[in-house]
Amino acid sequence: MNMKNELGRAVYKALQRLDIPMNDQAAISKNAFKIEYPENPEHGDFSCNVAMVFAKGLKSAPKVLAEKIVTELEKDLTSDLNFVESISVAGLGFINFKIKDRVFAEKILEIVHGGAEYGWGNSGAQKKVIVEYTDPNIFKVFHIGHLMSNAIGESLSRLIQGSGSHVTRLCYPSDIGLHIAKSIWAMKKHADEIPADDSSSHKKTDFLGKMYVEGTNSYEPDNSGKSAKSEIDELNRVIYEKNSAEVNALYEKGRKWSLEHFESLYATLGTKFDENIYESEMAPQGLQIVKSHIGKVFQESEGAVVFKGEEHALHTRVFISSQGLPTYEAKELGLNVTKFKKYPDTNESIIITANEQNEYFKVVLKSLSMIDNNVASRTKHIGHGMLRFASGKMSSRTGNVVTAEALISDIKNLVMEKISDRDFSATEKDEIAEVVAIGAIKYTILRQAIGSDVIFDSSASISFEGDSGPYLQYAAVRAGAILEKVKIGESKVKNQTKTLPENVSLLEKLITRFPDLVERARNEYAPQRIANYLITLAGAFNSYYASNKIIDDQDPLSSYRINLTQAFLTTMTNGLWLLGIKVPKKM
RNA sequence: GCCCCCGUAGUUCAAUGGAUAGAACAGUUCCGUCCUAAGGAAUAGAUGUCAGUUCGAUUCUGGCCGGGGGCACCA
Repeated sequence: MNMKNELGRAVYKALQRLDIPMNDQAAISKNAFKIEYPENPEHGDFSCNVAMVFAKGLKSAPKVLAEKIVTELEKDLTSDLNFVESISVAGLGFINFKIKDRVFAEKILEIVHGGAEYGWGNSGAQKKVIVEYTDPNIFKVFHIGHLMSNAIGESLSRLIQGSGSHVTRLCYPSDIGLHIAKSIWAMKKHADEIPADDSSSHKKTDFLGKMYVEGTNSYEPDNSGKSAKSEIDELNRVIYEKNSAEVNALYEKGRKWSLEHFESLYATLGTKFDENIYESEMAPQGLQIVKSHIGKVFQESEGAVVFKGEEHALHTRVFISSQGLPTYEAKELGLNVTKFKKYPDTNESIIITANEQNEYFKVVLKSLSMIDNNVASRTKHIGHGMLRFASGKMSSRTGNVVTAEALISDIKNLVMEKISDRDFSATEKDEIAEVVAIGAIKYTILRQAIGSDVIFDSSASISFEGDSGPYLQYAAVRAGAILEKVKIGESKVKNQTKTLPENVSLLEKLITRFPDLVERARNEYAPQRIANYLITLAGAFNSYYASNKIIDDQDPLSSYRINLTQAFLTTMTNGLWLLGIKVPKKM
């Protein structure tokens, strides 16, 4: 039973019985009135604004109308609304519902009985969704921007799975373009310094990173005005045409190193892509799509093929360069059409990138809508903010870049320090530190709305207290430790007859809201809703823990409290899973 | 110049057109015989500005001020 839906239905029926004219059909169908969770617990467990919405049309005072509706609703207290304790009118005309405490307590037992699947819905059942995210560039470092895209994309994927849909995770690595020519140009210059294939991953990616920076610097004129621009541009063509064995070998080497490095990072971060689609593979198709729509969608201009965005209140972008090469825009078209060819029954295709590409995507998707509206109308771009430090925007071009690896290792060291005096083995410490570090980083990214920048404080450290990932993990570990104790110790307490409490706390109420929240977070593409909820939930549990002894042979309520602890742990574990955060065994 | 996004406690972030705008950090206090103190309890502190729409605006509209991003062959 979903209490929120039941209440909505009851209010709707009451309106009908009262013969309240609902002539504004549009408003009704769009849920003109809402059943909400009031922020202030004194306002009950649910509230409804229906009287305020309809008062004006009926030329009645909201409070008077509210009283009428309440009188009508009270007739249901012994039938449909038998889970409701009382209904009252408050404030300007809100109708507040107080639910019987016993109902919450019983729900907790139901949740425990239901097992580990608590929270997953089926509103998205039968739907197939593609999520594309992370999109790193081979030969370039995997930086914290990619980490951000990964954290957000993974969490959205899980939210969509949590609503019952099938998700395909796609990654679109860039494996072609000027950035690679720059790197290979420098590699040729430093041929004798190239690490062996069996060197450490760190050594190889470090080398590639340096080559990219050197190539980029050499591309720009130095003090005397000289640059390697023409050499690198020529090399770019050679790479594209694949007609030099030497260059091909360097390309394949760097590509392999990069992709191996990415795979190991995905494993650490907890992402498993179903497929990589490479940018180079999209070039022929992109080119073909654009060429076949010249005159209709695109037009030639200054030797290039462009889309005139101004006609659609956007800006103009080049899709085929004057050299006849497809730009990123053309390849993007190829990619999105390819997605629907490979996964034909897709209902929704989501692309996660940094928000500096927001305008770019508007142009590309507009042109796509004129080519294949079936694809375009199901494709959605979501732009995320940048990860910023006090020093400003990071750049992989100048080498002033924070790699994902470096950030993870820095945070991991902080955790190591914190647990140095704990009685864990070295292996355990390492595992814990990694899980906690990833949790801290992901939480920092996911706690706020997706579009805006995430600011790391100047000391580049992450707090492990309060509003943080480790705070959530700690609450879960604590609950787990208690349940472990019950299992190890005598099961006397567990087997006692089930006595339910007279009054329930905020903890029970929050736990029962979880499925509703998952659905909402999914519909709004808003992982921060989950993050926010979990902080409140953890606080409620910690508070409960501080004022109640859970395992107590003498207390008949102990059995209930253990069940409550289990329900909390399931909810917290599943909530953290939605954020892509694991719960360590100890910490 | 044109287009897009954003201005909320000292700081970093929340808030479904709704009731007394929530947290956390930093500040000031308190809690250690008791299941993990990475914890709990208390306290103080905010909607850039001027209009408009609305029964009701942090939320919607417009102006101003301030910040960020984008705008032709990079990805």
